[in-house]
Amino acid sequence: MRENKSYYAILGLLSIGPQSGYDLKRTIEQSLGHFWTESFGQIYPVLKKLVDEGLAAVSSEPQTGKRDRIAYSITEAGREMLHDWLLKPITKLPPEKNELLLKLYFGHNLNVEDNLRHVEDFYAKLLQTRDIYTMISREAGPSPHPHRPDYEIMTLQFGQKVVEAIIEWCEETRAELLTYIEKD
Amino acid sequence: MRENKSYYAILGLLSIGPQSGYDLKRTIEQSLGHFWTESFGQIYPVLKKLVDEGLAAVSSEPQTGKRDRIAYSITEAGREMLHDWLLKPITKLPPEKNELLLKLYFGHNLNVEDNLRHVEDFYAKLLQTRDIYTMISREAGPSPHPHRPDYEIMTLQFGQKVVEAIIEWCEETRAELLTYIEKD
DNA sequence: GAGTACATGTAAAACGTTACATGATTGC
DNA sequence: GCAATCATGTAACGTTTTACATGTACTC
Repeated sequence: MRENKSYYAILGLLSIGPQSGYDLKRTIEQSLGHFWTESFGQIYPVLKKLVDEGLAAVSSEPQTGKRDRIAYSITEAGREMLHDWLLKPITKLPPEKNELLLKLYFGHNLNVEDNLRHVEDFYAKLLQTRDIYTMISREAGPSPHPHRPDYEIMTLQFGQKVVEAIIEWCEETRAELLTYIEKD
Repeated sequence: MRENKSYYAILGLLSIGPQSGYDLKRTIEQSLGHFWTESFGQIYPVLKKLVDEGLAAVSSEPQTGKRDRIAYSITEAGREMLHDWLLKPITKLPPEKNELLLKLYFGHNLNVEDNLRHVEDFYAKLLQTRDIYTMISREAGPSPHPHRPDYEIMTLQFGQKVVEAIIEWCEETRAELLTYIEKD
């Protein structure tokens, strides 16, 4: 069983429907974006290997007047490998490298105002992220399969929960830092 | 200005006090652990380069009967570089690759029970993490500098907020998945 | 016709983990 | 004496990003 999870991310998307490499990049940004990324430098080599190993198949539909539309689709063997991986327990918690916390931890090297600025910048980005989540959840209509769990919404709710928590942390930390800033 | 943040993580720790490479590894695990990691394969080469560039200095204090104690300490040039980086705005939000969400997103390929199991496994790990945080925050005495912000506590609180949020998400997601499991 | 977005791909560099090698010291 | 831990370091491997190269199609 392959270790590199890029294979499963791509197989998983192909399990929903055929796509080109270019499509995959955008799909990943739009639907897995808040918990996964892949670059072209990964996508294309992975697609090639998937085809070599019979886990995906490539088909080019002729278009009228346009360049052929290339689409990769998952094979039965691909579905099987995806299924096996999905069943396997999760190996490790995410590495969680957080640049803000790294800077803040060493905050004693700066004055309070500069640390506060970092927190506020971060806060502003989080508010944007929250808005994006809100828009996505509004756009998402009712579940296409009402009798099945809506897994996509669940991953979105994860992002929303975490963002709300960090927003709260920013607000509390900001208030705490403000008490250390000299009033004139 | 160097891009690789390992340099700043190590410089930052050296700004608190001199340490050996081995010490650094443990310090990182213990104090930056919930938002940062470094392996020996990074620490030792970075230390070497820091010394080459005059950003850190190495000193070996002779020990009675023991092997010399090697300690790296930050230089003035090192402090300056650390300071410059600390002032710089944070470039990007963490990449956040989350294996659980990746699996869950493709949950339609599994039955509900198997997805539930993943959530429950994750939940169990989170409860452990929460306990660890609780212990750390109990062990941490009052701030050594009551007139300065306690940045260490702030990073810990970040971790606690996030863990609480994800615990809640697990509980809600679990409940939701249970409604889709056939009762016999 | 010029510029932008579409589309595919490769190469190099950077980043990061793991495994290994080596040897000293401590505790049983 | 043996095992565990301390301590340092390197090499190999795998992952990931970035930059580049190439060409097509659409839109102003």
